Amino acid sequence: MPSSTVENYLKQIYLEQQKTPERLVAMGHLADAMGVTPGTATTMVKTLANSGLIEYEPRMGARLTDAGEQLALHVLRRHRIVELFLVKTLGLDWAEVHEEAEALEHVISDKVLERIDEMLGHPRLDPHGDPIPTAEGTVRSRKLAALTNCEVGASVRIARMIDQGVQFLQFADRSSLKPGTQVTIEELDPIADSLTIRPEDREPITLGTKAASKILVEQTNA
Amino acid sequence: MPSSTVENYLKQIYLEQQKTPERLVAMGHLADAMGVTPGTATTMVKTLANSGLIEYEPRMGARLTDAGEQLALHVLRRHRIVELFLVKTLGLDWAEVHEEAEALEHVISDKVLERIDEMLGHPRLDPHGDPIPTAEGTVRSRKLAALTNCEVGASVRIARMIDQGVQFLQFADRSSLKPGTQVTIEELDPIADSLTIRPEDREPITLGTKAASKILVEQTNA
DNA sequence: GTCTTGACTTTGGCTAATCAAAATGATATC
DNA sequence: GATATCATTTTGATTAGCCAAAGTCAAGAC
Repeated sequence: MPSSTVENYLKQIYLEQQKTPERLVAMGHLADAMGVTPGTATTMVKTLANSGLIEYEPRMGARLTDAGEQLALHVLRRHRIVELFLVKTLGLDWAEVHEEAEALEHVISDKVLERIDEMLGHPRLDPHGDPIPTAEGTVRSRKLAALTNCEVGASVRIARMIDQGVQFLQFADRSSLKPGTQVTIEELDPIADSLTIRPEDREPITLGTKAASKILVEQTNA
Repeated sequence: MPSSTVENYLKQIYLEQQKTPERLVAMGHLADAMGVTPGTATTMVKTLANSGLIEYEPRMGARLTDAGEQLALHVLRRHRIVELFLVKTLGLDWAEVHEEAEALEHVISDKVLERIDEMLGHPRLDPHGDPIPTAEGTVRSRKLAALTNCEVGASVRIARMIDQGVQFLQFADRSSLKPGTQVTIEELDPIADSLTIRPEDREPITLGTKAASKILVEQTNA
């Protein structure tokens, strides 16, 4: 049974890898993400490599092996199901569930997890629109566009929040920008570095492109 | 924030203390209960004493301070609410929830706990009939009799299971001996060291006194 | 009163995870 | 090609918890 620490490293390597699949995960990034010093990350990564969970090329970076990816996906599955449970069943705010799930993901047994999964109706997405890996360790990924890549006049549906910080999510919530919400791209102003969108039946909202790039959407036929 | 280990030691000292309130908790018992060697228990107990959570008299034993008891009660509250949640909301078997709760009790946040508590309607008892301490750290204890102390012919209600081992609970479940069940004491045979009871509307069951002493009941006016 | 016994405590050592700071290596600069 | 820079790795220490085994003590047996 891997320790919580090992699970967290694997999860983090997986997430970094998703961001830049072409590159190995750098020790610096990993150390930052884990909130430890670079030396600590190097040491841990060597241990994980010895366990066959990652491949490590000194001074280059690390990459998950299949075994490591399976473990990472199981952690992620627990994390995301727990998040959804906290929002749907217990009614917590979507901005605060990440922290909670961070702790619970390491202690929830398979049995409890599958009960919750069942109770929630085998969901495919967590509250932020992130895909929930299956118990068998596969992810059904969708091809989504960033809000910044949409054309003016397009009607799209919010699908996934990349920035899951408390601040950002609270802002998004106040602006009704949740996965599922239908929005129209009203205006794109390259000079002002901003983008104006209008959620269904509500006032338009203007965002900087930095924030807008953190919101993924899917094309709709509406 | 106390570690899981510290929480477990405090909880265990509390439980030992409940069994024999007149005596200090012996290191041997504590070590057994915690599944560690005696030397480990001694060392840990000295640490806890330095933190002001217990009083420790070398070669005599240990006792919780008020601060330690508060902590122990909070752990116990989490444990028992989680157990009830697992049974009532997720439908797990009452024989298996102890293990699960053992892990969850250390990572459930106050916020999540209070949501669950609310969802369950602020219960006072867990599935085994153990009292759930309040958030303020008080326990409402009941005066209960062991099944072995009842008179023949008496009608009583099962109130609490002292033995919470998987085997015992599964047996009790098969025999419909759960808290709330009304039973009549049919026969008490000191020679055979046994006791026969009849749950409402069911066949009589004969138990050894050892097992019967692990079941607490309350007098009813029925 | 000495001795044995059994519980308890102490000692020395281990592992996982961490940090600080020194050493190393690759890259970009001139 | 020599050098400055910055990420990375190494080294030496620390902390929490644990074990094994040696040492200590109190109590009852003789």
